[in-house]
Amino acid sequence: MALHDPFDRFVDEVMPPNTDKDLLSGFRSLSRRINAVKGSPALTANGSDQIAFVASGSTKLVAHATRGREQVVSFQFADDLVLVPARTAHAYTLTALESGELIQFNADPFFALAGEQSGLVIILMERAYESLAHCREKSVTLGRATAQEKLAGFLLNLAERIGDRQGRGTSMTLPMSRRDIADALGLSIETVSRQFTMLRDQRLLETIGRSGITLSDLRALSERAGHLPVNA
Amino acid sequence: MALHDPFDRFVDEVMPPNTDKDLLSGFRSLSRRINAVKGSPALTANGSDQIAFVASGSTKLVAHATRGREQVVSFQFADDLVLVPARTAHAYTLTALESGELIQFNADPFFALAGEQSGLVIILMERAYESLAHCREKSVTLGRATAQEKLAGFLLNLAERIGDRQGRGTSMTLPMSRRDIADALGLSIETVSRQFTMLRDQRLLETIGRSGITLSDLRALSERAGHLPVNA
DNA sequence: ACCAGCAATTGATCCAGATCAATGAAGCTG
DNA sequence: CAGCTTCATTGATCTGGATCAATTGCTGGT
Repeated sequence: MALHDPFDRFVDEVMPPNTDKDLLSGFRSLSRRINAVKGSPALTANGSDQIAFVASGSTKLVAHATRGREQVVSFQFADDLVLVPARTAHAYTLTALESGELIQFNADPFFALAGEQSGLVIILMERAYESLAHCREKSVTLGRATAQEKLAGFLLNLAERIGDRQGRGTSMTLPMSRRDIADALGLSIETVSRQFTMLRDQRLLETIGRSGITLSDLRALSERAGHLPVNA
Repeated sequence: MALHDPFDRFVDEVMPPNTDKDLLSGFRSLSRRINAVKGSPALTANGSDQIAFVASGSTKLVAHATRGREQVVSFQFADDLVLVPARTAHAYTLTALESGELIQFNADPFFALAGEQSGLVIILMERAYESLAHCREKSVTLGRATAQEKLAGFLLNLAERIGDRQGRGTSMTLPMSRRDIADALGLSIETVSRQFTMLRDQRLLETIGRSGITLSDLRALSERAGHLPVNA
């Protein structure tokens, strides 16, 4: 069940059940609550890395390089934890796709405090490795794939996170625009749109309005994505 | 200074200085030593995630999808720690670029044991976030850039890790082939080669034989990479 | 020091996806 | 619920990088 207070939700979702009260209040005082408004930047790391917990809504982590085009590095949904890196070769911004509430921490004091409870550090480490695994899969997709493979892979990935399984398909409501998808896959909007059309023509998915989508045959779509068969 | 025994090197490089003797011997008994031979696969995760520490030599983490082409996810050099994920949408293999020695662990018991020392978990978490940061930068490069930007970004990245600074340039010995670079950047060998030639013609780098390279002007190369200027 | 074999470069052609351009739907707003 | 704005789709053309095809040049082995 969803808790109303975003910080409580953070505690419930991230912290191990037996966490010390004092530690919790330490985290509470480190935290800052952010009301993220759809479409506008919610958080940019100036100087030091930031941690954000998505209590509700959804966000995109965007990297800015020179020139206009942006690269969407990853999407986050409710209960996701994301590290917004301070400026390196690129500058990163966290932007809300759907309005919601975030809990923000400065990374350094956050990790310092987390160090006091080994169970918590392990959880954070596991989350980090999960993000790393996601990012690697994304690299593979970006580097190797054709437009169709990219889109198919993207949709499958998304379906795992926010889809409702029904039979051998899945349906979901895309919270991001075609532009966001294009920026995430390193494609143009037009190519994304054309690939949607092609997959629709091949009966692999149906679209309802702009954001409703049903993946009709996950198995077949997985083949399109160039993924290895489930039992190799 | 380099320690001779690879496990000692692992301890020296990864473990916090005050680590308990018993814990160390626990890790020693979990560990397996691998003699990695140049060009051949040193490690594939069958069933469960694996951790590898590169005591000497260098490696590439490769993802295999359907069809011939491979995607190099990341390169590792001495003292790097890498998680080789068990099969997900893609299968991963760790392959030696230069012969050397690795220390391998099963990830689950490794993390379980690491949990006994909070200092160690923090170190592992930091390493994970570092890898994540690397991977994200790579995603940005793969997604957004032209061939020239990709190669320039790749070389700069590599220079930070294995280059010898000299004046405003850096020189290094590339341990990987043009094919490896191509597979890492999602380009063909020919395009990589052409970009080398172009950057050479523009006096941004010099090559010595197949693997020697000097980046003559890091600042200018950084512009080519489409990176944000150092002081924005 | 020479040669065999692979790696890298260079050139010619082709094509997937970008870009440019116009039209058609959704979703808001008053 | 009409009109406006933004987003998505579709079409036409262009181009960067892939692919095909020779050379050329390292480098390791004998």
